[in-house]
Amino acid sequence: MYVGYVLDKDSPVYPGPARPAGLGLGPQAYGPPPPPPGPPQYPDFAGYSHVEPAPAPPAAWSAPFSAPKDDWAAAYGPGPAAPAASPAPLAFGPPPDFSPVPAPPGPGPGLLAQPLGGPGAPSSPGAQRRTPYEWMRRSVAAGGGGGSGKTRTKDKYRVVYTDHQRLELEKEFHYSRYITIRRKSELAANLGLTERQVKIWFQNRRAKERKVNKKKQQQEQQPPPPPPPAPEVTPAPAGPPLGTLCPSSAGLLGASSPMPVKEEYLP
DNA sequence: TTGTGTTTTACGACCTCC
DNA sequence: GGAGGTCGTAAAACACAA
Repeated sequence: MYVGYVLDKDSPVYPGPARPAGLGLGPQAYGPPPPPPGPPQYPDFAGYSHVEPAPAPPAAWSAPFSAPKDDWAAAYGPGPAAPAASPAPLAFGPPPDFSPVPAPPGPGPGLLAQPLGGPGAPSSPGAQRRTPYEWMRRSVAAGGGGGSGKTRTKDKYRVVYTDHQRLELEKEFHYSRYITIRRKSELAANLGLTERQVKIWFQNRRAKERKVNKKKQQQEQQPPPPPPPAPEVTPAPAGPPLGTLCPSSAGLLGASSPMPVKEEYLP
């Protein structure tokens, strides 16, 4: 496994104050941001080019984190956490106002500045669907939200994470695809999830990314558009310009993915 | 309203590393 | 042996067309 052992273990996975020791999420996300000198603050929420694979840390990282195993009891019981729809008490505070729309490019925490489907807020007020940040619109109800889930054997198969939980997870993911043990603990505690849930979320998230990348690559490798035979061209009918129909045009490639993918993740 | 396709959680199998 | 990785898959949640 190329886990890379991104064990923070004080290793600069998050160089500099980008990750305040206290629970990085706070300042990082909403607080008056000491703009992380290192990684940009999600310039476009899609590119994590700044994320460098953490150098393999020293092998010896014994176990400062005798990370308690996920006690499902805590998670699925009336655990202490499970803030569900009201993450207010979280250390990093609820985003009282973060928005599903990306902030104008630029540094600063303005990325999300509006309640995403706050408790009870309709996930999508009939507005446009499938925004690039769709993952932030869902959940809402989440049946009590994260943390209070059930297993397959229980009455509920799965829970839907709250917008806030997803947001934080996404942010963490965009910092690094591989979460450290410490961050996992922090995140789990802050979001009212179990470490296991966080771990699985990251696994699924990576899988999703691979899937998307694969798709993208397939599209790019698709056989070039049919040769322009058209010995006799009929007058172009009124309609969308050809360019818009040709996904393989330079435009598409140029715009390529807003998510630069490290070659290690490319097939 | 319903049927269908996609996305999101969650798990198990298997593998690698320490 | 345990932890965490990928891969494949199940099933709920969701979006959307008919």
